[in-house]
Amino acid sequence: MPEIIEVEYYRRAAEATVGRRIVGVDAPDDWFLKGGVSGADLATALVGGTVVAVWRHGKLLGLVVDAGDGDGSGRVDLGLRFGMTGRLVVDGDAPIDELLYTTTRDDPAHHRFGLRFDGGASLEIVDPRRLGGVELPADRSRLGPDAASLSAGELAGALEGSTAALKARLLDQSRVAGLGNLLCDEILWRVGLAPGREAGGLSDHETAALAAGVMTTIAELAARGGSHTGDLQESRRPGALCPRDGEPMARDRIGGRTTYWCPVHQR
DNA sequence: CCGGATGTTCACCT
DNA sequence: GAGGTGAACATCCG
Repeated sequence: MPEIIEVEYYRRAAEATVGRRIVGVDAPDDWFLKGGVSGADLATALVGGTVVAVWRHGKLLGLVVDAGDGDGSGRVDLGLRFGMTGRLVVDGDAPIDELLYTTTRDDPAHHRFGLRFDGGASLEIVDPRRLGGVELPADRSRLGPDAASLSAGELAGALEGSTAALKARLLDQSRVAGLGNLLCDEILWRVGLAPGREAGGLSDHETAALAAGVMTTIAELAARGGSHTGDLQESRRPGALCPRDGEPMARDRIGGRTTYWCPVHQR
C-alpha cells in the first residue's frame, strides 16, 4: 500500500523496536534481498545488535542497528522497502491496511522478511507480490528531498530544466522522494495543475503553490488515514465527474501510470 | 478470462 | 543524455 504516508505509519510502528536486541533474522526469500546481500550476511551483521534509531526517507524505512562494540563503528542501516503491497507487522500487529486487504492477510507464504528480538517480539514484512525488498546498507543516494518536508526551492531544483511531464517528474524518486500515483493525482488536482505540463515550465508562483500543496496534502491525508483518503479518490474511475466543478474527469497514462485529472480546472 | 492495481528496475527505443 | 515504453515480479479484485 505504501506511499510516503503509509511508510511514515510504518516508521512510527517500528519505533517500538528501538532499544531491542536482535536475536534472529528470517530471510526465507532471496529475491527479497537486494544489493547482493544474503540471509547469512544479514544474520552476521544484525544478530546481537540493538536497534538504536528508526528513520524514513521517502518510501524507504531505515533501522539503525548498533552492533554494540562500544565505539559505534559497528553501526549499520538496514533498509526496508514495501513496493505496492508490502506491509510492516510489529509484534504481530499491522498498524494499518486491514481495510483494504481483508483476505489472506496472514498467509505465511507472504512472509518475506523478519527480525526476532530478545523477549519474543518481532518485526516482519508481509508482501504478497514481492515488490518490496531489504537492503544492507540502506541506500539513500538515489533519493531526492523528502516530500513531507519539501521546500519551494527544493521543488524548483527538482523540476528545473526538465521537458518531462510534471507528474512523471514528481513520481521520479530521485527528484522528489515519497510521492506515488494516488498522491500525485490528488496533489495536482488540489493545486490545479495539469499532470502533462512540462515540468520545467512552471512559474515561480506555480512552483510555490505546488510545494505547499505537496506538504499540506500529505499532512491532511496522513491525518485522515492514508493515501487513499483523498478528495479525488472516488473519482479515480472511468466516467467520474470532477468533485470540484462537476466536469468529466480525464483518464490518461502519464509517467507510465494511470492518471485521472480535470481538464477544466487543472491547467 | 482479462485488465488493472498506492512500486521499482531494467532493457530497448527514439 | 533525456525521456518514453513495456516487461518483470505475484496476487487479488472487479
